[in-house]
Amino acid sequence: MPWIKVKDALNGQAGQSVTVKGWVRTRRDSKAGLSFIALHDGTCHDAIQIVAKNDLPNYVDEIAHLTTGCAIEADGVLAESKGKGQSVEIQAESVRVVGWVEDPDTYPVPMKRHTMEYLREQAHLRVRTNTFGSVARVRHTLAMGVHRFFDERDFYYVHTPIITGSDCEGAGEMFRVSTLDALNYPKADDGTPDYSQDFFGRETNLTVSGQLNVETYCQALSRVYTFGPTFRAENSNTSRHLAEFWMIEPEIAFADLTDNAKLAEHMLKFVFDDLLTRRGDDMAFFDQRIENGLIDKLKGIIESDFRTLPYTEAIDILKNAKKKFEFPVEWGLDMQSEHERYLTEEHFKQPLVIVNYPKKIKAFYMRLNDAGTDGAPEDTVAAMDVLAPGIGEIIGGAQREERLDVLDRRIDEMGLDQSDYWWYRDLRKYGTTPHAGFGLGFERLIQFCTGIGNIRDVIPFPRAPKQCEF
RNA sequence: UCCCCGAUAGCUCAAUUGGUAGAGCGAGCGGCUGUUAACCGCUAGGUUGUAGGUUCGAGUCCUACUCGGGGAGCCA
Repeated sequence: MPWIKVKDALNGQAGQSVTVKGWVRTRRDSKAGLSFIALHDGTCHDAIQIVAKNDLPNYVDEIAHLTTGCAIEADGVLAESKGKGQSVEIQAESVRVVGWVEDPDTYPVPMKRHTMEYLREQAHLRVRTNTFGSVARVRHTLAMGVHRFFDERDFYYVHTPIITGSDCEGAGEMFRVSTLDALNYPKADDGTPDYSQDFFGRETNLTVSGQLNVETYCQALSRVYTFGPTFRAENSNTSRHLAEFWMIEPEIAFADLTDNAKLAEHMLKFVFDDLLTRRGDDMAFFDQRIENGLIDKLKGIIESDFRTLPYTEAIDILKNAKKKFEFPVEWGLDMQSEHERYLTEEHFKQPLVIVNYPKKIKAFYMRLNDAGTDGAPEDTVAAMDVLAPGIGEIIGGAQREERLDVLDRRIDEMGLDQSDYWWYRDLRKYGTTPHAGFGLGFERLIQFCTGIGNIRDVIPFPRAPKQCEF
């Protein structure tokens, strides 16, 4: 009999002979002489019901003892269900037990309600649950949607390095990469480690961003993006931060901040729509069990235009808000979480693109705006943040400074060393173009699309401070 | 890293002014039923996060630590 996936069995024709393979979700017995086995294999949200009668040779010894988590293969005939709750089921002709659950009493994920915190400690088994199976499928679909979106628009996928020379990436605590003996390392004259004797002959770290590298490819291939792991050694302990996360960073040449914001908007709308189309079963589950109104939220974003709001204007709105804020609102200060939440969750109730931030709170590579842009009292740069209700900053990006003299001035102002950026500066010497890009936190995107509150529950094996099990 | 809260059965929680540990779910066995959040009965299951301290006596009070949650900072 042909082995078919559960998703195909659920859509199959009655009378078809099939084999299915997967894991038992539940077993229910009827003393009328049969058992009902709900079987899932990860190919869709729902399980298929297998009806096993007690005249099967291994019914008493094996089938009647199946528990949640057992791996089985079943042959049988697809039939319209005689019971309610499912349209088709499999009338079993044979059920083979492939793998037992050794001790059902201590099986960590039996068929009962569990907290997300508990399941996080069982990360190797949690994907067997409804919720985490759905998260895994949605994560996959969003990743494929991102690739499809860029591929269809002539973007090239660039694999920027994971290991990087240390001084060229700016902000963010980094994880050191070294083969030196931590207990007995060669020392320089001042007692610090002598990295010239290390593997790469210099100090190296895990990347905190692929942006600087991908800009080089942008200046030859026009439209490029990275999609890879990113590492931050910050001691962040929140529901929105990981030490290892995945980031999508497109970079476009001959483009300005407006083009950049449009790209972000089109990309988000594309992947939302793609997700709703391809994973309706899982999204219905999240809508029902995790965040009521989730699907309408995503549809609303797909159908509406993103709101672009200059930083200067945002500050005015916050200053005039009736709401009392814990932190001060002042032009030139970075917006706090409470301010961003007010704007996106209360005032506008939709995703926002905030643009043109004060120069002094943003990175050196962001393009300096003309004086007085948006009526700002001081210099601004062409930066943008996309804020999503419930998540906060989901995208951060900018038009890049393509003028070498201005870039050098910014490097000096920030106390950085031009020589550390020699190849980045070369891009401005040889055929420079206006260009822009952004970084999208992939896990934050998944959080937004599933309603899952903690970022550690949307990545298979979360890495966070004091957390590197599995 | 800072503020607040928490840790008791496999899981979720209860336990009076400090007085000798309980329930539901899950699991096993039995009963009943084309079942599907099943239902009824019985059974098993505990070094109360770790290390100290106070006390005749600590799940309960004190100190430190570890881990988890909510919020903040950093950001994606």
